[in-house]
Formats: sequence, structure tokens, C-alpha cells
Amino acid sequence: MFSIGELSKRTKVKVPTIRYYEQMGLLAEAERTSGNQRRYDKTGLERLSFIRHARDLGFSIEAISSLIELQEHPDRSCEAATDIAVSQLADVREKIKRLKLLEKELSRISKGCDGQGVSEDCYVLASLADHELCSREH
Amino acid sequence: MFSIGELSKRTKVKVPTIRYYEQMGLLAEAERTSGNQRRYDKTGLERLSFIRHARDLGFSIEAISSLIELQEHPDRSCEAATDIAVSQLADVREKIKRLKLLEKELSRISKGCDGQGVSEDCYVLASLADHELCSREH
DNA sequence: CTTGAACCTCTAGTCACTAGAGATTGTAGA
DNA sequence: TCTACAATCTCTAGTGACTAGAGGTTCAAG
Ligand SMILES: [Zn+2]
Ligand SMILES: [Zn+2]
Ligand SMILES: [Zn+2]
Ligand SMILES: [Zn+2]
Repeated sequence: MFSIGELSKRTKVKVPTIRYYEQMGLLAEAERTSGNQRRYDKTGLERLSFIRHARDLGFSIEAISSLIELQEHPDRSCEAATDIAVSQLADVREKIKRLKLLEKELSRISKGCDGQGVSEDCYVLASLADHELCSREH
Repeated sequence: MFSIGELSKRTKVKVPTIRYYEQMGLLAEAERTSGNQRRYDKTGLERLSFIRHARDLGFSIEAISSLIELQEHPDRSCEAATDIAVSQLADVREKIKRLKLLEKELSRISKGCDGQGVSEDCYVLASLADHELCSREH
């Protein structure tokens, strides 16, 4: 049995974040000492590691909730889990796509001015004022 | 002179968002009718288009504030504008990098299970529980 | 037994909006 | 000119995933 601070150290999840996860129902309410402090065991550690990993992979709290519920019922079909993962992957790909378009434009914009001139003639400012200067939609 | 709804239509920025920008100091306070409704002219339209475009490119409200201030002073050095653009580009590149790592892992995870089994044997859930299954840091 | 780090709860702030309530105004058709 | 109703107004609160701070209590080492 260890404290929230110890759990924090082991999982690299900040203490207030752990309490937040508990409040959101991701973590079961921890046991308490007689003085009302939280105490965790291996189960709590594994659960939080799962959450941490899923968050690192960009899953939302809501998605993680569903995944955990599934994990709690080993006999259920895992279809929902795959669905969530596939949808998360699609999300990530969509974001990459969008960001690549931005990168293209921002790269052009950045290169267009060395910062030595005055605001009036600045290509950065001109580019922001006029989307027509962009090479594509973004 | 046109209404906020008309401005919204022309710039594709939602009405409450326009009011929000005004509150944040990005848009000058608009003129008002005797009945207190906002009225805009070409200047307001151009300003909002600038904001919209910068937002589309991912600049923060704070960054846009600085850019607008620079734009208001045509004689000032534009160095800050270039700095902001370069830093935004770096941000975007960083995000792309991160997302590509996620994509790699998520793609592996998604492929690992067809959703036909049970939760207990699910590769998606196993992968989330164990970062060791990941091929890299992410 | 004392000290002080770690813990507790609760509220509020972050960012860039978005939604809704409840009241007022603008404008087009009768 | 009147009426209907869409559009506008202000204000407050909610979103997601935390983070910061106040003010108080508990744990554990020396
Ligand atoms: Zn410049
Ligand atoms: Zn553009
Ligand atoms: Zn599965
Ligand atoms: Zn991993």
C-alpha cells in the first residue's frame, strides 16, 4: 500500500491529475487511512498506467472510460475497443493531414520575410491578411 | 454598414465568436445603432478576415493580438511578426512529429485485433495496458 | 514530541469558443 | 401604421483535461 505521491512518482502522473481521474470515475475510489489519505496497491497502479498510456496515445477520457469498462468484463466482445482504436487512428490521421497543410503555408510565410523590414511591407502580415496568397486550402 | 449577422456570413465566423473577439480586444468595439446593435464597415470586415485566417493557421489569440498591434503601426520593425510565424511553424512541426509516432502505434494496435474476440484476449486492451508492446517512445 | 513535507477538499483559472436564458430591436409584409 | 418574428443584445455557464492556490490536516523522520 502506498500513497498518492508514490503512485504519482511511479506512473509519472501528477497528484492533482490522479485525484481528477478519480473524480471523473476513471479510477475507483481509493482506500483511505484513518486520517483520510488515499492508499493504493498494485491494482491501482496498473489501472493508472493503463490510463496514462491511453492518454499518451491521445484517447479521450470518455473513450478510456469505455475501454476500462470493457476491461472489467473479460467475457464481453471487444468490438467496441477496436472501434475506439480505429476511430482514434482516423482522428490522428486527420490531424496530421491538416497540420501538413498548415506547415506548407507557414513555411512559405516564414521564409517570405527575414524580419528586417517594417510592418507595412511585411510578407507575414500580408499573407495573414490575404488567403489568396496561400497555395491551397487549409 | 452591416450587421453582425451579415459580417458573420461574409467571414464565416459565428456571431458569438465575433462578440468574443471584441471582448478579447482583437476587434475594436463596433459602432452601434440607436438601438445598441453593432454595425460594421470594410475595416471591420478586413480585420475579422485577418483574425479568421490567422486562427485557421493555428495562431493563438495572444499571437494574433501582437500581430494586429504590429499591423496598426506600419513603421515599426516586423521582426516580432516573423518570430511569431517561425515559432508557430516550429509548433506545428512538433505536433506533426508527435502525431506520426502516435499514428504508428495506433495503426499497429488497430490491426492487432479484428473485434471478433472477447475483451480478455483483446490486443487493443493488452497494448494499452503495456507500453512495452509499443515499438518506440511516443 | 516537534517539524515540515505531503496530504486533504474546494474553488477558480486555462483556451477558444459554444449554448442558453431572457429581454430588446430591426424590418418586411399586411 | 401595425404586427409578427428573426435577429440582436447582455450575461452566465459549460466544454476538455487538467493546473494552481487557499486553508487546513496528517504522516513520518529525527
Ligand atoms: Zn516582415
Ligand atoms: Zn490561407
Ligand atoms: Zn479486440
Ligand atoms: Zn506506448
